[in-house]
Amino acid sequence: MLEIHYLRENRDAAVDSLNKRCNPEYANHVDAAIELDKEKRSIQTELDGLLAEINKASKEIGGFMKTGKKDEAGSLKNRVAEIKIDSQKLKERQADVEAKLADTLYQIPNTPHESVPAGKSEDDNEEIFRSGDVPALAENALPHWDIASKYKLIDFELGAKVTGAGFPFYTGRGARLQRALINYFLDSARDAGYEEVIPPLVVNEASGIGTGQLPDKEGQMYFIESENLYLIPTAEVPITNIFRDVILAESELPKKVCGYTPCFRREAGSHGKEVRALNRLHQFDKVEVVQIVHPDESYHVLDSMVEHIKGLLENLELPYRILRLCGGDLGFTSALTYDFEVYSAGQKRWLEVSSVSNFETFQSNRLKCRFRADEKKNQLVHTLNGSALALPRILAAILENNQSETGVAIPKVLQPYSGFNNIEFSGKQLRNLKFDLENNSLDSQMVAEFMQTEREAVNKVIQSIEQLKTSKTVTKKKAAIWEPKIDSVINALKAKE
RNA sequence: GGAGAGGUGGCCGAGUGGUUUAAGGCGCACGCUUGGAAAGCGUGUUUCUUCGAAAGGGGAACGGGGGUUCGAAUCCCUUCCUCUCCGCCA
Repeated sequence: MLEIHYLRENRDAAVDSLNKRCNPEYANHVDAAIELDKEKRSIQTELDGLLAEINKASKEIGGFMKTGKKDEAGSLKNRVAEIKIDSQKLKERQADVEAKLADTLYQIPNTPHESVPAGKSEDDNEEIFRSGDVPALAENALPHWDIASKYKLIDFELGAKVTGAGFPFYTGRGARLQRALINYFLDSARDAGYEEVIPPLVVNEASGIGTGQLPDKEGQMYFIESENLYLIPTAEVPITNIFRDVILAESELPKKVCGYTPCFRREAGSHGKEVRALNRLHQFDKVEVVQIVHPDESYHVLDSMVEHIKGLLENLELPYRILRLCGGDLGFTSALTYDFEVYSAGQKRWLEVSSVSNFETFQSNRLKCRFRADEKKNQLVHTLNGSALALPRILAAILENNQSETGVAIPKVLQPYSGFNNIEFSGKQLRNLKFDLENNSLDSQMVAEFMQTEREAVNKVIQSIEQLKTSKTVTKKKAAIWEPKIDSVINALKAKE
């Protein structure tokens, strides 16, 4: 919520800035708010005068009662009763005007920063940085959902059975890779000076209002009716609300907090190819970073958050670009947002993996988060946050960009966390394959994978065997048992062909 | 889920209708004192809002909301939260 005194004193600048969002309604709301504020203050001045009279008279009555002057007290009571009628009327008008003012202010989004380009849609966003080369993949490169199914990393059908569409199971190495990403992101955030928290995954209404999800955007969140609580759409909500109704000492700034949480989003009405598989989910994992800072510092801090996220993506060796969102695409609460997109080579498209924003005082005004400035009035802090990072699309890009004949290469920086360097057909999958062959119930898709060409199939299996032999997690004894079985798979495959 | 006790300035804590302009203590800040410190003494120490150039006035807030009253921290209703005991339970 914008501060009314800011609008009062900077009406034209605010309107100019809001116009970059390409919605003429906002200017009208600003003028309406200024009018309502004027009315509200004049009512208050009048009301305060009446209340002062009542207070004064009540004290006099108290004095009369003590000294037993009942008549004087009685006539004064009558006078107070008259004033009270007027003051009641004013109170009602005041409540009415205040509600209208609040309503109007809730409808005005944040004023875009001077660097934000005017624009209507994402087409007007400004690319400000690009890094990394798009990998040259083979003709038959797969999208991530096929890779995930090939190596049994994610089970979308199982999630749909147990819960519903958009709630996948991550399985085996898929689950371990998720955990690796979470740990890598959290360690990086800690290195950057953030304090780690594990927040609640449900929040109350006041918290939803504090960060701006409520009152307008409740359609985004899952709501637990019996408890009156909302599932968080992002860790931003519980983490930023730590500072709701808090007055910090200036020396406590900046506050830097990070947290990993699952995020829950209803995404009502979005279906189709664009949002298939990992591209959009109802539940996904994210590490979020939040900063509460001195107003003079917030844009430097925004830059430092951008650098932090650039570092993550560079270490993951993913091609990415940074967009400065135009007015029309900018979130309601944000003054300046940079979106990070990675290139996902299997789908040949850019996927948003992070959004870093400076909210200036828009959130802190609702949160009532202030700091004690020396010799001055308490001032609202600036709040910022960013995804560092959202996992599903990162996983999609890793799977798609790093795929090859022999599997999916895990980025070096993740290997200490994942415990494996490459995702390929596992010994278990090969054993299952043998079992299926013997029972003549071989999965046809799997055969197709193996049998694309004889050479490819044999090479793939031989490489897998070599990998198994050298793999730290497989003992020699186990390898000795598997080897003849795998040989029989190769033979069976050849025979089948 | 059942029974009970509570929610008061940064903290502890007094306060059952009218000098509450929220006692007292702790903490903190400044001053006096001191060679320096401690102790002692003194002064100050919530937030929001409104009028005002300022000095300085006014109004509101004792978990939240509503009510009774000329007047509410205090009485009534409602709601949220905390604690204790019992039950259940990872």
